[in-house]
Amino acid sequence: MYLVLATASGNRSADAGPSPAADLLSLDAAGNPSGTRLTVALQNLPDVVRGLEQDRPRWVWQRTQDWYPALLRAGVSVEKCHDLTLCRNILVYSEFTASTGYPRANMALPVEGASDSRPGVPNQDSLFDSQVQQRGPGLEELCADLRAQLAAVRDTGEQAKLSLLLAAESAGTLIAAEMQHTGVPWREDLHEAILQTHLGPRPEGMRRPEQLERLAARLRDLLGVPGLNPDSGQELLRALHRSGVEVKTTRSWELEQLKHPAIEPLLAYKKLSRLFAANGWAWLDQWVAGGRFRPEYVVGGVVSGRWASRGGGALQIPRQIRGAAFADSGYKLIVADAAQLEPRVLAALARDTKMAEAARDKDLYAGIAAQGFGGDRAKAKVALLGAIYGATTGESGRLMPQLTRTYPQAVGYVEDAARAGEKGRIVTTRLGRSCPPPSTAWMAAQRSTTAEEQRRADGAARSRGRFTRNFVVQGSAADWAACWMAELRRRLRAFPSEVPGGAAADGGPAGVPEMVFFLHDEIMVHARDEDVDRVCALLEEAARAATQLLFGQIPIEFPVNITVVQSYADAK
DNA sequence: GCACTGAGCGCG
DNA sequence: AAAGCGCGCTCAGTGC
Repeated sequence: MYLVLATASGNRSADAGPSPAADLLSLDAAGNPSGTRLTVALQNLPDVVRGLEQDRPRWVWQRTQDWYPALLRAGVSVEKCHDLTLCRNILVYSEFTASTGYPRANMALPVEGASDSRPGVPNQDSLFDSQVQQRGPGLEELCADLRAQLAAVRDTGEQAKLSLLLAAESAGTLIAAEMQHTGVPWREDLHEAILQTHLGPRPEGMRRPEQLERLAARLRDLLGVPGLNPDSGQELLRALHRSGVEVKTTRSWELEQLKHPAIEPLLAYKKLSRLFAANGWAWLDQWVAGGRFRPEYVVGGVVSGRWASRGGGALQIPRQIRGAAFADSGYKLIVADAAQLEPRVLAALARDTKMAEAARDKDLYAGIAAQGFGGDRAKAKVALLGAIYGATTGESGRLMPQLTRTYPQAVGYVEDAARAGEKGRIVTTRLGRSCPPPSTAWMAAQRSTTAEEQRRADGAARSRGRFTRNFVVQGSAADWAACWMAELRRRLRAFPSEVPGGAAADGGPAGVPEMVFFLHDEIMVHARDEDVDRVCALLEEAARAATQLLFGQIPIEFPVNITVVQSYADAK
């Protein structure tokens, strides 16, 4: 059963009435009304939702981000939902729905990307965002959209995959909101200790920290430029050239190749200034509060289906400061990552039995090395990643023929994706997420007449080929990860009932294992010491379930590496 | 003063 | 050794 939740029609104008409200309507599996319309004052909504949740409906709303954060703040969680905006974006582009009327009918509608629609900071003054109260579409509109989406899924030959994708992605939006609500346990004191060790004490005002200032002074001295600002690439490049250091850029890896007294302090400066600017005291002030780091995750923020994040650089937490992510007393951080997810996904997609054999082992690269690279694991890894990314030069490019001989199926799969992309065609992930079509400018350029234009168009075609080549693998890996998370969430929600006294005495969720972080192929759970073993088992169970959902019975393992730690720095 | 781009570097 | 994919963030530099 579906329960559609919309802004009440009475308060969608700019001059919203004094009592903002929401409309509710239940629909049957086909999307037809199966109950009476209900209007609820927003202040009562959490209680109403909690009550209706007993029937285990699938909540349907314009965007999970519109409603769910406030419900979570009010202590209410839901089991499942359908995020209309996210699902519409998938269905509009999916190759599976191309033969239905859905893309054409919905393409023209303003497709609100998950990334452009709302400010990053929720309105804390009221329970729900004022946007929801005043500008949300009405119930009829949402019901019509849901019916159209259900029909589009039904009209394809791939109903099972597509409905799984929509359910998993929608579950992802719930998880994202829940993880933002919970936050990563973050010890400010440990973070500050790391900063102190590397940079010195917190500087006053806008000044550089002690250690950065010392390195800057040394650089000015060594390069003979008294006023040098090492943060300026242009100044730095000029100064290096004057000192006889012939570099094209100031990239660290290029500088590392050279011998000059200034190189070592310069590399040190770059490393430290990065720490200071990106994850220093200002970051701590802005993003960590009450012992939790709460970034915003953007589900569907990447075309391939990966998550993006907004604020705090959640998906780029440098190893340097991971020591500050630290479990509460009596708890552990359970960090699980899917081992070599993308190569395994490729083997499964391509049904490459030879590669599947190599993937029998927990270390896939070692298996590949044994089969075709004389046991050289490093070579095997470079070759396989090169195939997935489309490397043409360097060692990786040179190893391609060797890889192709051993795994014609797998290499053929990504080659086909690349050729399709070069021709301007669409490619699709396992569950039916398709890549965006090329722009009209790209298409026009492919018909260029002059030699110079044609050369550029060929370059653009190869570039798109690398994109589509990678898309099928990265995107299918994202499909797998979405299912993994959704399966884990379902199991974790059942957790308290399995463990006597699992819920806190006050009835709140304290003590229950919580997902607190997700990074493409890695999940972090914060759990009490006594729950660790059970959670580890659930992580592996969920991974097996995800594999079954995507590929059915297949002789390829998707092993999960799990480490149980106090500190994130100790994972891996 | 504000918006934007490119360089550079963090993550997978 | 550091290219081949996908991102976000900060700073310098530029243009209005």
